[in-house]
Amino acid sequence: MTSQSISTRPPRTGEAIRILDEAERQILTLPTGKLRVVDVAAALEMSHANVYRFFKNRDDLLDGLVDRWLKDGEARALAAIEMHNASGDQLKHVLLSLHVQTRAKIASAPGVIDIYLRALNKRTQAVEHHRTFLIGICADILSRGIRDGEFAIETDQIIPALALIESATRKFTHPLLISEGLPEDTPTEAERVLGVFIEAVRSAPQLFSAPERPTK
Amino acid sequence: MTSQSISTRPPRTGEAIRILDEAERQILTLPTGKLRVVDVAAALEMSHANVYRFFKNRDDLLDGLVDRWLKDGEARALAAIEMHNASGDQLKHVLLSLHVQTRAKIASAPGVIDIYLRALNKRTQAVEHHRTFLIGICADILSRGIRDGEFAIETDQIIPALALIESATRKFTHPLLISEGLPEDTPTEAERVLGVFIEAVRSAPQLFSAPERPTK
DNA sequence: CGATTTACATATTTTGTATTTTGTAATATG
DNA sequence: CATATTACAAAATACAAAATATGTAAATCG
Repeated sequence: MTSQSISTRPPRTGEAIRILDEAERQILTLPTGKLRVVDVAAALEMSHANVYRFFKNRDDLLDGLVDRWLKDGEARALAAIEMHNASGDQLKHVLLSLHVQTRAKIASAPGVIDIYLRALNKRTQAVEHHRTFLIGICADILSRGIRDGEFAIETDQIIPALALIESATRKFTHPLLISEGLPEDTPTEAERVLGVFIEAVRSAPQLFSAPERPTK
Repeated sequence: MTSQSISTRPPRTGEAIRILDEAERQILTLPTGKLRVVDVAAALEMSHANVYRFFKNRDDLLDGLVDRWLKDGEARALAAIEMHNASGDQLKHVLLSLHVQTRAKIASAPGVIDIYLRALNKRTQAVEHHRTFLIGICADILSRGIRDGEFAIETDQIIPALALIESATRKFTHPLLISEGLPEDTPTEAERVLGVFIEAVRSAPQLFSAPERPTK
């Protein structure tokens, strides 16, 4: 008997993946994010009702797409870390890689942004997970950078520093602003903005207010 | 000084101002930005055709509103400069003041954001002027800060530095992100982000790549 | 018996049409 | 003659009916 461990999220079966694949294929050709379950089912030569065995409803299917995109982005971002040694470079390239990827995804079809935005302002679990993942990774990098003496901030400044970086890079993470920024060279801009913050983390720790520090 | 206002439009007559006032009054009560020219005219007890003597069309009227909001913001931003002596503080508070004002305006009624966004992605002349004005003011402040020895950057780094600050503060200038940020304490965030950049301008000039610097 | 489809009630989208609004030009007012 | 209004075509919007899609439960298949 195969182990059918039901975790918080049941792993996608092969059939669910086929559905996601077809849904994604259709999104790429559609002029907007209005995917129809019937069309996906028809393309796979199954009844549309069958789709509902794998996805609770259409929103769930769309969320599944976003989830894949985010997960894929996370994997590539992690790969970007490997390519650098200094913690500052790692931090820079994790965030830069995510920007470049999301940008490419959004540029690939007009419907993509609709689906991203839907997930975003519905505060999807997938989106929350992604944010948590990212903050975790960046916190780890900062942590290591502090241990190695590359960064001058204190451990209790990690959270405030990340909050600042998150705010300052919103132009490069928010789908709508990414979309608006397609005509510009936003990857280069992003790299420069990140450069400033990483330099600050390296040598200007006083800029990141730590909560309630007693005078030493 | 470097910055000057290029007047594109003859100044509004008293009648045009009354129309703008009434339009603004209605926007504040409407659930959306769908202002009707007939309603504005009716409230002022004039025929709707009369409105067209002062505004080319409805869009022109809406652009007139945005223009007033932006101009008002500029005046207050300039006032914010007076309250500070150090160039760094001036730079910070010009931008911070604009964020706080726009935020308040957007928070005042749901229809406001529609009108802002319309002007934004129509690339209105008013919006262009506002951006030019802002960059001019900030460039002046940077210029003075350099002369006074408060800032360590070179004159040819003013433009790149402003570009970085513009990117990093997009969260606090884009109407849609301001709207999304209403539940957060974005003014405090904005102040922190600006703090990092101003500190960099003060003491880390190498972060702002000047165009084509010959190797020393 | 599990996997899939058909059947069906509800919800959403589309379509065609009536109504309203916009923008302009001719007309009136003072 | 400057200012405003009425009259009107074109564009936009609102609305009702028809068509289609969604989501679920009963029926069918292998």
